[in-house]
Amino acid sequence: MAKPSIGDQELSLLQYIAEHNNASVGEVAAGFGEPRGLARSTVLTMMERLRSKAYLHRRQVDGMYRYSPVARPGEVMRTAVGQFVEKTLSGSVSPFVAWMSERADVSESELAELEALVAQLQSRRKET
Amino acid sequence: MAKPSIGDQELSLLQYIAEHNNASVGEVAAGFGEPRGLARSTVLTMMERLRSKAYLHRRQVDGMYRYSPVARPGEVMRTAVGQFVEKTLSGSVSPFVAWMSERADVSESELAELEALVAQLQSRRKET
DNA sequence: ACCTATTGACTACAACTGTAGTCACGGGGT
DNA sequence: ACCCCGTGACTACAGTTGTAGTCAATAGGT
Repeated sequence: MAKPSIGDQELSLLQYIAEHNNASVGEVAAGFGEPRGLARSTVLTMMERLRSKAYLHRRQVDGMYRYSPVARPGEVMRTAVGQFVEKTLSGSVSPFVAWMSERADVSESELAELEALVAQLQSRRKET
Repeated sequence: MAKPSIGDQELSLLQYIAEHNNASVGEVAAGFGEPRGLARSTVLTMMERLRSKAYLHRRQVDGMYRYSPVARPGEVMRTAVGQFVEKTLSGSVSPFVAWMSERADVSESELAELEALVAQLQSRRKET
């Protein structure tokens, strides 16, 4: 079953839930919805949509539901990135690189990640 | 005037037109639409939508319209990437890096781009 | 026992996107 | 004079997404 598509806001929400595992609707509404001015029902709707798309799972605890991502954290993000690169960038990573290189603020840790990535790709290349 | 949003397919189309500058609807329908099984009217509709969103410009040549992107090539892509990172990844590039590192095929030129990017970021970091 | 806040389910709706049909017009060929 | 084809404009429509209101049930406080 190929994963159904996911909207931007939905993805943010999913990420939030991944970071706050086993959250209830109330908690998510408070922590995610309120700062963004979203009504509780909006958050609930989105969470249920994510559940119906099999991105979230819920179980009843103490008389109410607690939600958690079906996939490992990070998994969904990677899927989303892949989808984006394929569909939008037609498979090319160049626009991403171009954008990065113009970006003002790249944190130290991000740079470190990139360095590690390049190192990894270089070594992988040698093997093959 | 902040740019209106743009769909994935629209973006692909825009990119195609950027690559085939001053194309007519017929040409785009043949080169972009047909391989994807899109009707001519679909292509036309999308092009006109892009025009109404000010991503495309057209002028009449030889009794018919020829379209070209308003922004420099690559510009739109960068915007799209920025939008994606902001909205979907909540500003973090880590998911992108994670995805890259799992990706099977990274071409030599892509790797070179990444290397150049890292080098650039490193030198920029020193200045500041 | 009663009022109130929390939780869930359901319904609604507008914008945006992907997709296409249809119609009218003008030019060329025959 | 007529028909076909490319071109453009307009209309349509369903699915997705973002957003929210409302209602019923339940739990907790007083």
